[in-house]
Amino acid sequence: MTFGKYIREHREVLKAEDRRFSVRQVAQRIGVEPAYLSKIERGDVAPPSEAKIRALAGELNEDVDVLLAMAGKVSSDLQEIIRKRPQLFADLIRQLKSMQDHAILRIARDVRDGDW
Amino acid sequence: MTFGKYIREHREVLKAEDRRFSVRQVAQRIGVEPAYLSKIERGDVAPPSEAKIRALAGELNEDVDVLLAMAGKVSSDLQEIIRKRPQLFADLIRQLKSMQDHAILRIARDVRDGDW
DNA sequence: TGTCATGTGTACTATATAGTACACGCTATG
DNA sequence: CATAGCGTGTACTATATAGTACACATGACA
Repeated sequence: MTFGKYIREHREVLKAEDRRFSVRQVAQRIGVEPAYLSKIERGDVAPPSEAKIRALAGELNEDVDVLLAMAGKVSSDLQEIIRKRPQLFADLIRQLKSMQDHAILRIARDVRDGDW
Repeated sequence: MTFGKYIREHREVLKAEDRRFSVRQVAQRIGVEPAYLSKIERGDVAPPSEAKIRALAGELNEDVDVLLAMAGKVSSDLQEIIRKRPQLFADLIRQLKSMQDHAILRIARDVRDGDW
């Protein structure tokens, strides 16, 4: 699934219930030209900037990190966290590459619960 | 410490022992114009692309992730790992943001040793 | 003392990124 | 049945990124 198709599908679902989710109105709310959003949804141009993707995620009630990933990007706040301690995070992330989801989830949970 | 100054300092150390570490010769080995490397080291232009930074890291025997971080970048292989499972990694990394180094190191070690 | 390598200033350049502006034809509806 | 809103085609544009090309003055050294 491409970024554009995903956005179009999810916007269309909302539009069926509420006509404020037309290309034109969503475009206006996220601060771009309607023609540009149309082209994005059809894959005619590359996905927009992180800022516009964030606005779109808010508008369509989607997960920002997932949308950014589909756009081939990684959230700038995550990049900043990594850049502050590059060796530590680089090592850990490469270790986790081959781990299954549940193991990663468990680590996140243990960290959150203060089991460290 | 900026990217450029760091490179210059470390290259100068090597140059003191081995004149093959002049701006011109290093530039040639990493595949850029000498004037460009000179400008990079003096901060006259932005740091180079990830590919050139990797070549420079190899040449100067420096950690790629550290150099990329100083250049304001995150290794593309790490970005790809995150993009494949954005929610999982985004959550975990944000959890780890406030953790001390030793805790993150310990997680990496436990994962490596298969304690999961 | 000549020449060779060195570092750097100046001027360009190609490509990618991130959009805008406007006009057009369609269609739904009040 | 007019008109308001809709999606989209075409043509531009500004800024950033990632460098190249060449000339010049300097300093080492054989």
